[in-house]
Parts: sequence; structure tokens; C-alpha cells
Amino acid sequence: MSLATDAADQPTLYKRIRADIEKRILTGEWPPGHRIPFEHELVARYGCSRMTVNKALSELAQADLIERRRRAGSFVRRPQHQSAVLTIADIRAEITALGRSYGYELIGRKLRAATAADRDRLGVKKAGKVVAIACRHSADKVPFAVEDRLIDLSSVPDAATADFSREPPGSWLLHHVPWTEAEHTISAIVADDRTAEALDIAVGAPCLVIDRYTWRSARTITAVRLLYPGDSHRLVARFKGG
Amino acid sequence: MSLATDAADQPTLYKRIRADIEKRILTGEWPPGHRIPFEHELVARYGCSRMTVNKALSELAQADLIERRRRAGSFVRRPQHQSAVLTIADIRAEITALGRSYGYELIGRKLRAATAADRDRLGVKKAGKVVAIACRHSADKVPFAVEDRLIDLSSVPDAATADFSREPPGSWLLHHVPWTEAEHTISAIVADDRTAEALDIAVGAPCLVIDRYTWRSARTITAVRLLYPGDSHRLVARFKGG
DNA sequence: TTGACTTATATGTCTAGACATATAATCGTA
DNA sequence: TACGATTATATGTCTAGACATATAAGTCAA
Repeated sequence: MSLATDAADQPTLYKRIRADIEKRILTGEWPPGHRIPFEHELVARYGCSRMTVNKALSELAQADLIERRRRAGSFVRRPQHQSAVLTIADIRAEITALGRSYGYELIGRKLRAATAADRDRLGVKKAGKVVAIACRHSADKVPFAVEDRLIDLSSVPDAATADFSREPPGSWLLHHVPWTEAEHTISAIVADDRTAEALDIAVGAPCLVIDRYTWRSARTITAVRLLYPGDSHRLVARFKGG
Repeated sequence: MSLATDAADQPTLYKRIRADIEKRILTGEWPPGHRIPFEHELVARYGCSRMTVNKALSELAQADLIERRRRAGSFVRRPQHQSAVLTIADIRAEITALGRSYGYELIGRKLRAATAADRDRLGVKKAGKVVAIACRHSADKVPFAVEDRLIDLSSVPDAATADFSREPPGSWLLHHVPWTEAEHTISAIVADDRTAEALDIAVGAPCLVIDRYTWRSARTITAVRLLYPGDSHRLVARFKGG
């Protein structure tokens, strides 16, 4: 995993400056707290204008690799928390990306006025109607995950008439509701009877749970719970620093 | 976007431009695929130089909110994957941040020549010595997580003499090994006898597992497995887009 | 219709300045 | 010694230009 390519093939100057500094930080040559050269020193070293080094340093600051302090200089940040970037793909995309055949099966779909439990789950005080969907995703005919979803129809009216018997609701929403925000909660449970049957695992086997709550500009869109067989599925997250 | 209502309290112009555009994207006013105004149009609208709008647009591109194409313009990106930022804090920091009292207990520490299993776990072909550590973290006297760690002494020689009876190895490493990279794998298991006893839960209860593999510039540092009671602990990840 | 060539244009990068602003360091005073 | 005022300075933002470059779109010939 080449973290910094050779300086010579870097296309532009500011990218080369950024890569040079990033390399020194990541290899530990410049440890946390180290003051990196002043802008005017880098200007002299690279023979360019201040705007060019400023752009390089600004990007490093945006990436939280350095901290810039007026009058004091720029310092390598001490990574106090481990911020991992976790990619939770659309399940269909995830499975096909693995080169396996994707299978989808709608277990149940109900359109109803929101119950108290529904409102609680969606985090709204009063809601009109909701769609509740249960479905199963499989890879190479083997159960991959079961999904239990609630969609707020006051935010996504089209979901009332959408055909979820062939298209998974996650994919449908991805194409019909642009730019949502979401919060994920990851936990573990053991399979109860229904879950065990749906995932074709033993009762009492471990399951990885992802609860996702999605909204757009303060409007609730959907709440979904995904259950994966805990011993087969893996969520991988990578991060830099810390 | 109110260009007439000149907000004197707005921090800076380029940040205002960025915020204006970001808002339109996030509210869905400008959906994915929408071409946002050309730089020269924004220059006219805001009455500033091109470098200023360029800085705003560059930051939006860096945040993956827009895509910039030469000659064609800048377009709102379609969020194809759900990239969540998952913060996995140092456990001590995590517990104290919750306002609970942190407790730490070293269960075992062994310095040994790396076995085949150790080498496999660390992903190295030949290693000299390693330290194996087992410890337990608790919050308000209640078991919070158990940790099973391997440190490669050829990368971190100081770990051989570090006193892990009082300081958790995670915290120690955080202060002694700067700027690592890591990969996390999240899964679920059910507690076996030893785990159940260490976490004070029932045998067969669900556990959330985080395996973290850490390196710095191609050198393996440590491999650690953290076990959390699955029904109590939650990993929260937030993301924008998708 | 298709492919090759040309042109127009939006973004990418860069310059050599400018003034603003926060703040570390210094100095002066009580 | 402690504290308040002053000064120096590194970063933050911005300008009005410049040339480079990728590429969408148009042009023309086979």
C-alpha cells in the first residue's frame, strides 16, 4: 500500500509538497507535536509562492494530520482518537462485488398507520403512514442478511407504491432519496427462532446487528435493522493515525 | 442563497459559498447529477475572484460532495456507497467520556519468542520476540471489555519493559508509537466459558468483537482482539450521503 | 455514418503581491 | 513577582491576473 509515491512523478508542486510532509509524518520522522517548517521556509525550499505551500498545508490540516496555529506555526497532530472509515455498501453491490450471485426475497410488506412502536423507532412524534418491510438477501443461494425496515411515508410518499418484490428497499431508496444522513449502531445478539430460520443458522448462534437510522434535513426517512450471521460476515474498517 | 443579505457575522466568504452550496445539495434542492454554477458564474454572483470560489469548490470536491470535470463543470455526486466514519476511542477515554469510573486489570503478560500462531496473527514471516497481554477494562466496576493483544517487539522494543500492570497497553502504545495505520474487522461471537467469566455474562451470550491490526510504514506493530458484551455495548457511526 | 482533426471552454495550478487577525513574546509597570 | 500593554510574526483570506490541460462540441473528410 504505497502511501507516498516518488516525488518526481507527482503531477503538481503542491501535491508533491503535501506528499513529502505526509510521508515524514506517517513514517514517524516528524512525530506528534513536531513543528513543521514555516510557510516561508517551505517557500524558500521549494522555490514557489506562499499560496502553493498554503494549499498543501491546508489540505493536511483538513485531513487532521496537522494543526495550524497562528503566530506559532504548524504542528503534527497527536491522534487522540481512532477514526476509522467504515464502508457499509448497499448489500446487492457488496455481494456482486465479491463475485457472488445476489439473491433477494421479500418476506413481508405492510402499509399501516404508524403505531407507537413505529413512531418510537423512527424518532418522530406523530407520523401518518409507514411501510414495514421484511426481506432477505442471499449470496450464492446462501442467506447473507435479513432486513427489517420501516419507511416514513410522509417523507417518502413514493415508497407506498414502489414494488419491493423485486428491488430491495435499500437500493430503491438509494436511487429515490438523494443525500441523506445516517447513524449506524453496531451490536451483537444471538439468533432467536425466527432469525435462525431466516438466516439458516442455529438458534443461539451469534449475529452481527447494524441498526441504521436515516434522515434528510431533519426529516426521518427510514430505520432499518440488518442481521448478519456473526461468524461469517465481517465489517472491515481502515484508518490512518492513532 | 442570500447574496443581498450580507451576513457580517459570517466567518469568511469562501466558507459562506461552500456552506451555501452544501446546503442546497444536502436538502436535495440540487440532486445528484445536477450541474452547479460555473466558477465564473459564482464569481459574478458573489462578486469575488475566481480563487475564492475555487477554494470553496475544491473543498466540496475533497469531501466527495461534488465531482469536478474539466470543460464540463462541477456536478453533485451520486453517493454510491455509504461511507461511515466510525470512531473507536481509546477505551479509557471512552469510559471516562461517559462519566463513568475507569477500571483496569492486567490478567496476564508473557514475553516469548513468536510462535507460528503469533506470526500468523501478526502477519509477519519471521519475528523475534513478542509480548502477549490479556487484560480487562471496566466501567463503574462492571466489566466493559476484555482485551487480548500481541505486540511485535522488533517494531516496539520498549514494550518489553513497559509496565502494563497499571497502564493499558492501548494507551501506552498510543503515546509511544506515533501515526500508525490500522485495519478493523468487526464480527460477533457467543461467549465461551473463559469469555463469559471475564465479562461476567452468561455462557452463550452475544459478544461484539473488534479485531484491530496495526502497522506503521509496512512494519507490524500490534494485533488486538477486543470483546464487548454484545447487548450492552454499541458502536456508533455517522455518515453523510448515501 | 464514422473517424480524425480543430476549437472553445471550464477547471487546475500558480504567482506576487495585499491586508486581516490571532497570539507568542517582549517590555514596562505596579 | 505578577500583570497589563505593546509588538512581532505566522497563518487566514483574498485579488487580478497568467498559462496549462483535459475534454465537450463542432467541423470536415472518407
